[in-house]
Amino acid sequence: MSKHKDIGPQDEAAGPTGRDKLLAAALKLAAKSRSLSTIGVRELGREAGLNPNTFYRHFNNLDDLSMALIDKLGRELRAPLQTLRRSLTSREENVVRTVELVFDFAKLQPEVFMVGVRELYGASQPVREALRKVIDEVAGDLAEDMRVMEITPGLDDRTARELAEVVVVQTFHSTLDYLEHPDRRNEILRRVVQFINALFVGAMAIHAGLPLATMVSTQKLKKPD
Amino acid sequence: MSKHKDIGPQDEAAGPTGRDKLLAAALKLAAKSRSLSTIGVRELGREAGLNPNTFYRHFNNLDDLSMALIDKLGRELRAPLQTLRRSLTSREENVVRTVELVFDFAKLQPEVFMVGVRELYGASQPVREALRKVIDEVAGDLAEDMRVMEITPGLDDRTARELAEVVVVQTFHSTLDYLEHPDRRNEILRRVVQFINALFVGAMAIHAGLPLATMVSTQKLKKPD
DNA sequence: CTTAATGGTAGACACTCGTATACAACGCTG
DNA sequence: CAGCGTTGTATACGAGTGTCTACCATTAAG
Repeated sequence: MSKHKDIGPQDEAAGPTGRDKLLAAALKLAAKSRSLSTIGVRELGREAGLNPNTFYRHFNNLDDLSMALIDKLGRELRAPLQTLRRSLTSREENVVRTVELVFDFAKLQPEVFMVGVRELYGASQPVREALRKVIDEVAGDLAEDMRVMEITPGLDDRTARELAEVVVVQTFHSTLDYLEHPDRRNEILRRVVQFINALFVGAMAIHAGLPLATMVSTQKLKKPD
Repeated sequence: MSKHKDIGPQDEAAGPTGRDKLLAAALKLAAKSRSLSTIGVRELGREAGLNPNTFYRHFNNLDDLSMALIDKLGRELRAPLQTLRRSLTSREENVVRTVELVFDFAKLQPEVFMVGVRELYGASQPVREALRKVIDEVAGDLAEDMRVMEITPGLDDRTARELAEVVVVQTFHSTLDYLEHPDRRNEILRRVVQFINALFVGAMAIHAGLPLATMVSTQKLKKPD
C-alpha cells in the first residue's frame, strides 16, 4: 500500500519508518487521553496504521517505547535551550527569555510536554526516573547559566543547583497550565517569572547574611510606608 | 461458599460498609500500581472481596468513585492543618511546623498522597479540577495564615495568595520524594523549608524595592504574540 | 540463484473487561 | 403479614486485549 522506495534528493518526509509511526502514534494517544502505560498495543497499531504485531518488531514493552520517547523529548528540548543560552549575553533577560523559550516550545509540541509532565508522576518507575534525569540535566544547564552569567552572585554551587531544580520543575508544571488555558497565558508567564525572581532574590538575601529568625518575621525588612 | 455471618458485638471496625471497602480498595490499587482511571471494576471488586457488580450499587463511574475519594482526602488533610494553625502562636516556627505536619500526615497515609499528587496530572479532567480545588483551599488557608500572623507583612493580598499556591503545590510534590526516599527525608525537609523561606523573603524584598532585588527583577516581558 | 535477515501481515488462543439481567437476603414501614 | 428499597450475588454475552505461530515482501550478501 506504500511505495517507500522513492529515492529523491531529500526525502524521508513522506515515508517515516514504522518505528517512528509508532512513536508518533503513542505520543498522540497519550496526549489525547490516558497515560503512556495504559495504551494498548493493538490501539497503538491501529493509530499508526500498522498491524498490532508490528509493535513487537521494534519494542519489547510499552516501557521500552516510553523510554525511547523520553530520549527523544530530552534531545529535542535540551538542544534549543542550549542554543538560546549561547545567544543570551545580558543577564537581565536570561530568566524571562528562557521561560519564554520553554513556553514557545510547548506551544509547538504540546503533546510532548503534556505527556512528559504527566508521566513524571505516572505509574512506571523507570519512566519516572528517566524523566527526572532529563529534568536534572536541564537544571544542570540552568545552574551553569546562573554561575557563568552571575545571576545569583556569591551563592554556593549546591544552593544554586537546588534553586535551578525547583525552577525547572515549576516551569514545567506551569507549562501544562499554559497549554490548557490559552486565555491566561500572559498571566501565567508573569507568575512564573515573578516566582523565579522572588526565589533568586530571596536566596541571595538569605545568603547575604540575614539571620534566619528575622527571615520569617522580617521586621527588619520594613515596609515602605 | 463463604460464611460471612461473623457479626461482632456491634462495631464497625470489623464490618465497614461495602462502599468503604471499595474506596479503600481503590486507594490501595491506585497507590500500588496505576492511576485511578485505569483500575477495572472487576479488579476493584476482587480487591474489596466483593462481587464486581456491587460497584454499581454505590458509584456510576470510576470518576464518581474518584471524586468521593478526593472529597475524603480534602477533608482529612484540611482539618489537621487548621487545627495546627490554631496551635501555632509564634510565627517563627510556622513554616517548618506546617511542612512537618504535612509530611507526618503523608507518612501516616502514603497512598492518599501518592494518588492525590499523581491524579493532579492524570487523565480525568474532573478529577484534576477537584484536586486543584483542594489545593486552592489549602492555599487559601495558608494565605490567611500569612496575613494574620504577618509572615509577609506589607505584601498585597494577591501576591500573597499566589505565593501560597506555589508553596502548597511544591510541598505536595515534595511529599512524593519524601515518601519514596526515606533515607533522604531530612534533606528533603530542609530543602522545602529553605525554598519557602527564600520565596517569602524574595517576594518581600522585591515588594519593598530593595536594591538587591533590582539585579534580577528588572527584566521586561516580551510583548505577547 | 540461493540464502538470510528485516519489517509487516494474518489468524487464532485464552484471557480480562464492562455491563445487562435476574435473583436473594436484609431492614424498613405500612 | 405484605410491600419495598437497599445491598450483594450469580450468570452470561460481546467486545477488546496480549501474544504466539506462521506466512509474505523486500533487501543485501554469497
